[in-house]
Amino acid sequence: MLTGRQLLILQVIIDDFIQTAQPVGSRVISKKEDISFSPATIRNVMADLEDMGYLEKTHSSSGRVPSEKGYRFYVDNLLSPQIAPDDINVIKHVIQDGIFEFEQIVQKSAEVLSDITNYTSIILGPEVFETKLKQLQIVTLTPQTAVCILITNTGHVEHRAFSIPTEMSSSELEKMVNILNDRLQGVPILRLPEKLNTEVLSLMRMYVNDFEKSFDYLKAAFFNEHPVKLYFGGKTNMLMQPEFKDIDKVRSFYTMMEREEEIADMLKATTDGIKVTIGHENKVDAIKDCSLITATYHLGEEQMGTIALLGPTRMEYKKVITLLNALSNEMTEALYMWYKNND
Amino acid sequence: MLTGRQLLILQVIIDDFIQTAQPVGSRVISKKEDISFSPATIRNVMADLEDMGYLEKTHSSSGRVPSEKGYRFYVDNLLSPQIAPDDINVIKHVIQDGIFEFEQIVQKSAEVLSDITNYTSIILGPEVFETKLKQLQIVTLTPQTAVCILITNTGHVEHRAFSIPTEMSSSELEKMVNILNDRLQGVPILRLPEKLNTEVLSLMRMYVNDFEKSFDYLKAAFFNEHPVKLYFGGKTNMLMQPEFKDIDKVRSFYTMMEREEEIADMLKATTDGIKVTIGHENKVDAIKDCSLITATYHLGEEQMGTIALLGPTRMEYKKVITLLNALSNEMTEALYMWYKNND
DNA sequence: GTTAGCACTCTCGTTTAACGAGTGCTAATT
DNA sequence: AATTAGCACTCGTTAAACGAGAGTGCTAAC
Repeated sequence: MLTGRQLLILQVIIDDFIQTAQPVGSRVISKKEDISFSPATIRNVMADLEDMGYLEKTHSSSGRVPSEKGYRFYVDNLLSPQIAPDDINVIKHVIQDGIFEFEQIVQKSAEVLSDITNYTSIILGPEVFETKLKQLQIVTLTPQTAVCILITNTGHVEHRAFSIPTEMSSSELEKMVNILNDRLQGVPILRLPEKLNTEVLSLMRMYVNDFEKSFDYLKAAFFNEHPVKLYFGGKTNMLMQPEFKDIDKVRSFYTMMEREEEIADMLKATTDGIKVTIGHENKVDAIKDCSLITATYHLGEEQMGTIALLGPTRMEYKKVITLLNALSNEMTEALYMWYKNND
Repeated sequence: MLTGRQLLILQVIIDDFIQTAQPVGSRVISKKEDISFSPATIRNVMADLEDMGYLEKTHSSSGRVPSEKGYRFYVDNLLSPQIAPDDINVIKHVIQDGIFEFEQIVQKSAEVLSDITNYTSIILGPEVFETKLKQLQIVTLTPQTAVCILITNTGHVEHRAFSIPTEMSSSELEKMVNILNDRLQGVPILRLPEKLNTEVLSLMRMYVNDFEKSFDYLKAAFFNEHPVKLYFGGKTNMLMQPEFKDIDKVRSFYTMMEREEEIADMLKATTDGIKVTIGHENKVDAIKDCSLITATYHLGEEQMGTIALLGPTRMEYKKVITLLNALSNEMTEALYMWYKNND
């Protein structure tokens, strides 16, 4: 257990380091407003904190730097949740300002988030799977090719072109679309393949001649790959951080940022609420000296997606957590508004 | 005018430097297979080439490095166009391998191009304006909101959600869509706004009650912003180039890469055929030590888009030019196939 | 318990020296 | 007359040496 003085000094050190990125020495601390001890006293305290593992030295006679354990303690115990500042109004404004598509909201949110914080933001888009099919349309481009369009109740549109088997007439095609719409409207996207195989398959076999080949095309076109959508903001912000001054780190960081599946998996694994993952707590090597802060957004009880901020371990945790909290709420609300309208 | 020997040595120097990224000295050259002069002779020639501005020294007693003028001469006169290697088969394969959407072809091309070359590729998507409207659909999500979907003859799909004026009934909406489709099918996207204002406006006023407000919505939804699409490949490849070892260059480079309009303008300005822009020939500051190689792809006589490769001035011009040539042809052909089918 | 004082440690920037790669010039060679 | 060998010279790179500065840990005094 830490004494009050230890807590105070730990907090001051971390706050200072977060701002300056420089090891902080006893002299600097003694000059702070709310500190009334001499440098020597502070040195003693710092030595204790180091023994306990909350602080580190970069070399034997340098100032102290927070260890990961220190950061962990800091976010767990030393963060007085503060009422968020103007930034939250900015967020509100962006989210509600005459945007009609959820995708746009998400993209804008990612941008705003990175602009405000100067870190890199990643948002895991709302799971398409959870949304329901509103309508399915096939538009023929030529006798051989057509584009299939799938509209969800959220206003999301997916499309894929495919080629029509030569044996199939256009009336046949139309019949097929009708059956599909009749049977599949309102079905969650996630269930589509299953539903397609059970109910619809037999029906089609009955009414549509030679449907099988085009059916395959359709299935291949839509259900093979359903990549989760990631929205990024401020990808270059990391370059501005002093901890990324050497090129090798930059390389490995950006190489990682291109492995979207990996990132998506990481974000999917997040549980409810705000979660802070510091340094080596991260499983991914390339961000072992970064912190990842995630929050989720919801529809009702159900978790729909994840918002994340990625920065150096020396992050402005207080600001960022408040902000993420706010954004999470705003997005949840925006999502709710959507679904209220679009059942 | 350069003598044969000067030509030979200039070529060898540039070739070597392109490979090693190190200033090349007289000794190294004398060791090359097709060189039969002593280092001293070569030094004399190099001094001449330097006087003429084709070579530079990084400092007074270093080996020589090609100047921009040197590179310019190299690409203009020293590049024996060579038959392309296996890479071209890779390209062919990627482009023709069961892809049905032109966008996909473009995206894949960008990726392949950067993978093969280890540079950054940028492709300016086919101008949406040139394509024609195939069909227009409006799907209502709720009584208040709908999503408008626009399908072009190329299989390209655009969509935008908008809100329905409360006064408008669904039958009214349907009537509107019918009129729009009736009048606008086959019209080039570029002409839509104009056509909308002339022919369709009066017609709508006649048949649809209270159409004006939703008309505004529609127009706003579709025709405000029509950003040109850029496709990137290998954005991180630049980090691997030794000339990008200092972080400031990296910063300014990636900051530039985010200004998509600027890049688009740059690529739009390209004329027909392959064009090489070396170093300071580039207007954009952040790539004053890069070379940009562009090629165009076509539909019939008409230029549709631009393929570009961005790398350090020390680029493998020969390989890259051959490759870009091939890709340009492949894309033109693919585009032609598209349009042949999708008039 | 706190603090002043001091010796000690380590980094950082500067200086110095040695080394090596490469040049330019001159004189000898072909 | 062209080519080349030889040599002095230049400059970047690396390593070692050094002083200054920041900060610590410890001891002794308050």
